[in-house]
Amino acid sequence: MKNTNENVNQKVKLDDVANEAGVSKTTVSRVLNNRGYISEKTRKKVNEAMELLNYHPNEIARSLFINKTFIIGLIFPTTNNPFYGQLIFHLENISEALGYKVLLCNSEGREDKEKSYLEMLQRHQVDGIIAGSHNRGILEYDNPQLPLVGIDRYLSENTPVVSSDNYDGGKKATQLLIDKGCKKIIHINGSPSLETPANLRREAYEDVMKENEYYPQSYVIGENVIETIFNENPNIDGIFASDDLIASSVMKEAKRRNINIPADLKVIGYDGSEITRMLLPELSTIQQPVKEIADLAVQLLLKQINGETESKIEWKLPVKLIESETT
Amino acid sequence: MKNTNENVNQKVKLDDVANEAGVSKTTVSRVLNNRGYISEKTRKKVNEAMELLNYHPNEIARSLFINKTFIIGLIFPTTNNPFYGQLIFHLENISEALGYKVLLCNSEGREDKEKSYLEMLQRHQVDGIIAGSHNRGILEYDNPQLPLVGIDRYLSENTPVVSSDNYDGGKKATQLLIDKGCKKIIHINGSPSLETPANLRREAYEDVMKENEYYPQSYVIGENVIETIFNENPNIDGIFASDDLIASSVMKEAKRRNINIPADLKVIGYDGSEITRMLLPELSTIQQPVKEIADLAVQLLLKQINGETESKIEWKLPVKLIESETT
DNA sequence: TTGTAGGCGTTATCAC
DNA sequence: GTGATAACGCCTACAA
Repeated sequence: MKNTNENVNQKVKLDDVANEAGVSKTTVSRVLNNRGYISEKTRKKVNEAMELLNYHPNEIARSLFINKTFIIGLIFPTTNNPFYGQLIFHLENISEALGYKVLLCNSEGREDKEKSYLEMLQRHQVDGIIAGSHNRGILEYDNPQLPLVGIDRYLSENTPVVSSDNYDGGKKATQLLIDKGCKKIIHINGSPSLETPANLRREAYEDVMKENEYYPQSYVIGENVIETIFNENPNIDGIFASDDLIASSVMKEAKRRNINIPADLKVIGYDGSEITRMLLPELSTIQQPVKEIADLAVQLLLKQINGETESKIEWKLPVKLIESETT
Repeated sequence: MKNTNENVNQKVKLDDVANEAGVSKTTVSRVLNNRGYISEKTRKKVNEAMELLNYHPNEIARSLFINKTFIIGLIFPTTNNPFYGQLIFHLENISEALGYKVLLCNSEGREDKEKSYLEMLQRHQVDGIIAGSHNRGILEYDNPQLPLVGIDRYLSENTPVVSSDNYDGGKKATQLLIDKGCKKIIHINGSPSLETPANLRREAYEDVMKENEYYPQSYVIGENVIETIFNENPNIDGIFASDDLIASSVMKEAKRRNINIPADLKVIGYDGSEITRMLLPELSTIQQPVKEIADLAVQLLLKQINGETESKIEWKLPVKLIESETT
């Protein structure tokens, strides 16, 4: 049964183009991929047929044959966050410019979701994965030869990690508060049990505090933590929050308590993403080089995909102190 | 040549599992898809073999055969924006829950990028597309039978559009300013040449102004527009911005000019996304039901994908007025 | 209950 | 220059 014209809903394929142009599939494929010798006349005929039939090559069939999809998996907690939103934007952008598409996965920081996403991405034959939300160990578990790059997260012993220079950032932030005269400075961060480079922010804070003979005190973010901090430390005069969203919560609570910023309390955050700078320009912060991080991550992934070797594992990109009105 | 253990780099396939279990590919496929009759013994054997070899079915090959990818294309200006970041988060989330993956495309509002993304998505055989950034007409141009849903954008005569009730939102915002005693109210919005449902925000503003015998005056966002507004309208006392980011710029400029909000100038925005509420809680705004929009959009797309019909084209979801400190 | 054979749309090899 | 033909990894008649 020839169903060439009967079933309108059928997608047009190489064969249809070949029939229309009166040549073989091979020839059409040649025109499509610019391979081998083809006479101008047939090339033109084929192009016209493709135009006429509005032909779109089936990338799935192609992927199956060449064993490559040009798809990169992106696993991050959520796009609903100024930092990740910006990072993912750049990751997609750069990938697209290099001919790769991007499969988006919002893990919400949940291990089970991350695991099932990882499985899904492998089934879909992605060429590689960039992940920014993880507990050490899970991703490599299955398939050590899947190209992989972490952003601000250790994924395995020898998976490249790209991050901002967290130690330097933590140092700059703490030092600024001290320089501005703060004596009772508190640090708020995410869970330290997650082994991430971001822990270096806290380490730097502690080191700088000790160097200056102050007592370092860190709180882990969670329910009512900010209220607790204010209640337990009436004489607090400086807060270094490990991200800008936390810093903004601190500012809100301070306002509620009629604590004047920066007169009575100085606050500095971390990230400095575009949206935060736009909506909360008064917040001092340590700005991460988001675009550069994305650039490098994609580059390192493509190197792995292309089988090139790269022995450097940890990549730290310079941060920038932005002094605004809260310090 | 048996290459079971020789070539470690090769992906393991159905055949390998079959060999390992001592059955045929068919049987393995049956176990995989729970089809037909299979004895418990073989099922167990096969499962063990899959486990042993760490087998991941090749979804590309499967897609080619069943002519379906379970991938949805998402075309939006950027994830680097509180509203789109949140919307895309939900779109991905819901899709994932329904067994679909998501291919992310940041169009940056550029027609050329959108066009090439559309082409790419078709080549990749996506099952459907949800787009939120568009100039009328382009998407349907090529392939009218590709399932398609617009969010806040008309894509073609009979493509479903999901949006917040923009007219009601514009009305609520304008009415609030009037109720609060504003007499010289200005509206700032995106380009009205883009035929989008969001234009209804401006229309509502104009209608309400006229009803109250005030003179409506709209500015289109662009370079230095906000400064211009303040310069040209020294007696301005109310601004309705068509999104919260614009509203925040207005607030910044007002601060620079020592104009007191809300005493001398009242400001209301539009969107009310989570990040904005968090970073700029003092801004009054019209909140869109982002999750509900995403829910409905995915649902409408899946209906199309499954061949179900739905004659309703325009879907408007209720907005919520959030009164805060700027009004 | 299980196996064999053919095809999904493409590309590459080898003839002509 | 161009055309058969055999893969790529999987699924589903149909046969056994």
